[in-house]
Amino acid sequence: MQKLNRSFFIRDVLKVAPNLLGKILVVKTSDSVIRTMITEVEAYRGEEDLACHASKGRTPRTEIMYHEGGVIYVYLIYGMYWMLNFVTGMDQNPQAVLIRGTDGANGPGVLTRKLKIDGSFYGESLFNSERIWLEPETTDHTIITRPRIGIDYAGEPWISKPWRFLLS
DNA sequence: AGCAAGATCGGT
DNA sequence: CCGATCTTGCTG
Repeated sequence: MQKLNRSFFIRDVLKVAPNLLGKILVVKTSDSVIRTMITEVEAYRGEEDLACHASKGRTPRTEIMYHEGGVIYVYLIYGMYWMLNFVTGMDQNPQAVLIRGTDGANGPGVLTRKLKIDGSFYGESLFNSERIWLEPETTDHTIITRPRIGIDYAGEPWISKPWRFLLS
């Protein structure tokens, strides 16, 4: 099966995020290969988006978001959950898609635990990696949008943007 | 150097 | 609703 390539990721995050729904996420661990379908994502778009970590500018943590699309941004939240993000868009244009749900794993912290995703994936390429990549979907589906979760601190208008995408 | 908050989750 | 658990970025 072919992997999604560079051109898929260098588009604007609001294009990439919904297009990720239905795609197959493949993760190889030392003793298994897990294949799961992406069912829910959220878009974080640029320094102006106050819900986006890049709204604080370049920091050691957000540095990877300024990279061209196609690399992984992971970070630890509440001291125990790894959040998996795919960087999108052009170089120096910080954007990322948070993977919130996959087939059989609801919640961003739940799915990373199941897929054994941790800090070692920070900066890894999605189209040039031996242990994690994406494959095209095989079925049609319908997409619905909702506001993003857990970003009350961002205030309006960001809190109301319908930038969470999920399969209906 | 110290501190408050956090793109969460599971149990009560 | 509440605690777990620790990194991060900001303040001083």
